[in-house]
Amino acid sequence: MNKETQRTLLEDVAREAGVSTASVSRVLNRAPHVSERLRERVEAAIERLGYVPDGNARALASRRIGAIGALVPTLDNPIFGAMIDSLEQRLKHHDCRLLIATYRYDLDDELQALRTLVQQGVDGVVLIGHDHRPAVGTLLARRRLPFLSCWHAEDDPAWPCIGFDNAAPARRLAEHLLRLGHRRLAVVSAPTEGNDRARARLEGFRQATEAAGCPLPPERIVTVEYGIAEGARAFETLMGLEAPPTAILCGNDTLAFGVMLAAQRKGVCVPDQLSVTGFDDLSQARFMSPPLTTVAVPAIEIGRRVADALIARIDGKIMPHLQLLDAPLALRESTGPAPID
Amino acid sequence: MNKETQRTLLEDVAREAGVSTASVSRVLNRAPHVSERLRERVEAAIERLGYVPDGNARALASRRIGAIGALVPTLDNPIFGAMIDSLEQRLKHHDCRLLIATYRYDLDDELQALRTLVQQGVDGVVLIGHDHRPAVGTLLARRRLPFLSCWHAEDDPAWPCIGFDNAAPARRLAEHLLRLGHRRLAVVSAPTEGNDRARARLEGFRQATEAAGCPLPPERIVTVEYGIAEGARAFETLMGLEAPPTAILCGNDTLAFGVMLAAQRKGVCVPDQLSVTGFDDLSQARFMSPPLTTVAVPAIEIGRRVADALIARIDGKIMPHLQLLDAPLALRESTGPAPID
DNA sequence: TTGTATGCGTTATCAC
DNA sequence: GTGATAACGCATACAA
Repeated sequence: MNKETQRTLLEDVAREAGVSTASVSRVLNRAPHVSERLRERVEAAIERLGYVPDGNARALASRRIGAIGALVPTLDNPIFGAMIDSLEQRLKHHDCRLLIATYRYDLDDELQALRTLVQQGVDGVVLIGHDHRPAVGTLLARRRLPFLSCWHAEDDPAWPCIGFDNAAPARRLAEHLLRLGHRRLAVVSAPTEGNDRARARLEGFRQATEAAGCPLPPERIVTVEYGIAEGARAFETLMGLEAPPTAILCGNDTLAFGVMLAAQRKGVCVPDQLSVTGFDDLSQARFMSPPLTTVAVPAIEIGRRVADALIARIDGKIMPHLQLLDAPLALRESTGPAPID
Repeated sequence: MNKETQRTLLEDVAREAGVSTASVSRVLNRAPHVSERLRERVEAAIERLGYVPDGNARALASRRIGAIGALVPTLDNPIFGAMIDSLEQRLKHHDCRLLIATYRYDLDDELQALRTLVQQGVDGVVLIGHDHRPAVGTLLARRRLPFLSCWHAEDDPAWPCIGFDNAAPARRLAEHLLRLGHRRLAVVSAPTEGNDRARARLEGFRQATEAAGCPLPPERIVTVEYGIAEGARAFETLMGLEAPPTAILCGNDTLAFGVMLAAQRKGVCVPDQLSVTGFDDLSQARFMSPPLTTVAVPAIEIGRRVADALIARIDGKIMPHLQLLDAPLALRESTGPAPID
């Protein structure tokens, strides 16, 4: 991969405008104390030559890149897309760009991606969740790189966070079903390894069911990868049990969509014969038929707050190490009274 | 935004290992002609010091960054997420990273984002579609930057492309409905300004309906932003007409989901009372009830091919300026015979 | 307000 | 094979 282009340099602009390179640089950086006349001449020269400054040289010389990095598990799930969009928008207000890296829920890939971001010289880093390879913390600390994790609620001074409690809403979801008379609950969970959010949600489901005296047997907890088709498969598995559940708690909305759609195909009526819940509150959720009971994850708000807080940290401001947001239940029609046997 | 960290430099590694900086650089770049002994000592020193090379300095000195940039309208639509995922995966095989920039279908933002990518020194650029500000082409040409557009089928030697025909499948979709006896068709389109794909699809719908002698009156073409809720609103608008359509052609799957879900809510049966089509074939499509008739956009394949072809271009290879992929219809149960009045 | 000179952390071109 | 050293393109003290 090579490049032969003879690009126009800052030096060329200076020559064209008949000024020094320093002056061009000042105009570029909107530095104070530049005369209107000089600025105009430089800008005209830039325009004429179609000059584009070299970000790498710039970063090298100024020791700042004007961008932060975000490490997200996947862009397949629109909930992260929404957060990223909001984060990026907000960063713009601070004249800061966003570099996105994905790691498909593989923590080794995450570490690798972080290394890449650090090499790029990002001014700060955003992480999802609390599960990471130890080297992640080491690297971040060694470089004294401002960072923020989100999407969880761990109260860890060494690990600043803007997130929400994943366990509590899960518990409340299960309690809601128990209150509706359900006793045979089941869970469709995303893989919990390296995913503290999925673990917390599962734990919430467990706590509520155990407290109610009807704990979840292993066969009623199925773990599947992310995806509608996977949710549908999980439905088959669960409904094939000797004692199929009357309610299925899903680790996220996409899995719940899969369960509901499979139910419809099999002629299992939701919620009359089967209650289903999700987690995320994607825009589809309220449009499903019936509308999906789920948890409203504040993705947009997280993006906004992370942007502000991380920029503040980069600027050396002291910030609280934990901002907890609300993740309220969205009770809709996919949950109803337990069927009478 | 400043950074005070005293990082370990290549020079420190050299000192620690007792070799020259050049040797360290060689080890880093897996250059040939380095003795095993030297390599081991250097690698040990790197490990000990936790050294991470500076990507910016590296890019500056080597005049290559090892990354390409992708300009996508939005990450909200999972179809682009899928393409990006596939692109990124494939680029890895070529030791190339991916920088993602979004522009929310605003061509001025796209140009701005391109400038940013160029500043970053990307080795190549991926664009979606054929609609761009003229300055995009100018900038790309001036920098002699390898690039590739995708998702369309314009046969333009100056604008290399890996995509598919948007109009033809749209036409075939409409013809399918006409064949089923529908005469009052309607279209829910994404905004066509700055979006050649949306225009082409609309044009395809138009051609087929006009050829069949039942052209689309203006009131039966509604344009809405992307989103489920927007699709649902479009349904309301169309079904509120004096002569409501018996079939609705949607510009993408998400709009179709909105239409179908709104129909279900209103008790309008799909396809008995209303046929609906999409465009994209998102994973949800086949799981809707009824499964959605749509067009299978080869997003994964585009990502893969774009990676290979762009890398080839960067390496100076001559490539065909157009690779046309197939976008077959996925005929499912959301379309059926026109109801008898 | 503007210009000069030095340094940012690597890679690459020479020598040895 | 390995080691000096000059680029790479820009920002920024410092000087004027």
